Amino acid sequence: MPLKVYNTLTRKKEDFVTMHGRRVNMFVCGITPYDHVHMGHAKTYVTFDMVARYLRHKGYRVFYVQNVTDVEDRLIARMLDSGRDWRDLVAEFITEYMAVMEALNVTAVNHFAWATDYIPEIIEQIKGLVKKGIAYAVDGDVFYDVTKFDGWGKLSGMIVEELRPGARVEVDKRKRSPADFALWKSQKPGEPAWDSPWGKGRPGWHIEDTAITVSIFGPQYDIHGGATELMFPHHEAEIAQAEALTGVKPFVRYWMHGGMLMIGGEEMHKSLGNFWAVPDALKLFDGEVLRFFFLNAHYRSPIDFSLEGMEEAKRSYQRLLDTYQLLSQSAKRGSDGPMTADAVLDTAVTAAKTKFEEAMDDDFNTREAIAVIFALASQINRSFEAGVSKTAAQRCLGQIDIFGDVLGLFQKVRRQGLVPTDALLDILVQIREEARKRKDFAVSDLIRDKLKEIGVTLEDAKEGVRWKLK
RNA sequence: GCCCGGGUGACAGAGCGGCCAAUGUGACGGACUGCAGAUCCGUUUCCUGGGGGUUCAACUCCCUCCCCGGGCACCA
Repeated sequence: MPLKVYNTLTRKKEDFVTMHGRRVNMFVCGITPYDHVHMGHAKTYVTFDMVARYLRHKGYRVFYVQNVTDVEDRLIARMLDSGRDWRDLVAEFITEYMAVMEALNVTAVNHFAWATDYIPEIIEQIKGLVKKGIAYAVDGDVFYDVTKFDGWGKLSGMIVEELRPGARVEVDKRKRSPADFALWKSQKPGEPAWDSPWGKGRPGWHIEDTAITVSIFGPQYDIHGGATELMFPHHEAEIAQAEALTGVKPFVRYWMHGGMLMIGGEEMHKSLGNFWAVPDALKLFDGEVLRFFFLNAHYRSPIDFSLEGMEEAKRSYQRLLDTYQLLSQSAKRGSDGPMTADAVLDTAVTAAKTKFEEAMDDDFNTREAIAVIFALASQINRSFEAGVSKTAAQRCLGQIDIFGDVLGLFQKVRRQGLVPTDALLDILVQIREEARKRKDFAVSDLIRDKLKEIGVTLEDAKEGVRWKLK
């Protein structure tokens, strides 16, 4: 069954057909590290991490590139009002970003491309656009003339004449049309800058992405991801830059956009006072719970974030974790012989595998995929009441682990294996002491002997019991 | 104003031209149980924004209206 991907460009679910066989080039707009990582970032990057994981599961070799916008207006603004060097800000927030991504099991990115590492490529692209008469320079700035590109608006459906110039941002008077956007911005006092044919300055926001992807992937690639609010103007500008420059259309074959993260039914904004930084959320909830929360809705739907919603996600996910533990413990030390419910469980596992893939093939329907896992979990619990053998448990666990790897869930329980050794040994020592007090030496010796078998020696010293690991 | 997206049970949230409208949470009852927890079974009156149309059949397709969210040129 073919994978179907919803393509914003065509507003349809399309069969996923790559450019180069099993190779997939994928790019996702990364962050501008000028402030804390917020929940919207988390949702977006969990989404595309899942996309890359599933593609790899399907056998594709995914080259996933994400940019880091390490020079940009908001970053400069932050630098100017904090008095800190922009590079320090970048270092601080990118470190936080990486830590947060790790907590969310976001691991699929192969390469982070930093905007400032691509200044020569950016300048080359701008020069190319100027040479073609598509871009024009005005005292040190370079603008893209939107009227020169007839595909403008094809991604977002925007109609140039209908737009309201300056609805949110003041229009630069030097632009030929309010629709034009900056490719290069001249340096203002105190700002970071690089040499260019137009004088010292820095790149506009949109150009780094095309400089990076054209350099790494060439004039066309498979998937571009991002959140919906980037669709216009950012992604529209990318198309305009790349297609005008290279002539290859479409620049990106599949445009994927994730729904917004809302808070109380509104977009999250510092100014609305509903801003949630991920590190703060991680103090209240495990990263995997957060990840589960995001994947528990379709990636294109907006999600309303709330503490109640998170509490529910936590309880819900816990149900799966409980079943996971039941299963993994039985897989280690369950009964050997065939058991009553083995066949039923095997059938359920096979059915779940099929349904899971059908759900994921349908434009990465993680909500449906998770429902499949819940159904399997119920079956697992029912089967265990009837009796399941060790090997059937192992087969089932194997499948659950595959689901977990695709969705980036169950990673912690899986790694966990055993409870913390020290604490466990302390408890055994305590129980043995209780037994010795009762002069129940059969039990106390049993504990000591069994521990010795697994390499733990107990010594009754004057000051108390000592344990040693061999 | 224009361009997108959406309105489904107490709540969250899928799906599909007909087959029980998933799944989870919550609530209630029962089973199991030394306690606790988990689990299982059942219930939570047939819930698809309004109106029209197409069709043997619409929550699903079309039109229209209402409501909500996003974008409109420097937001993941």
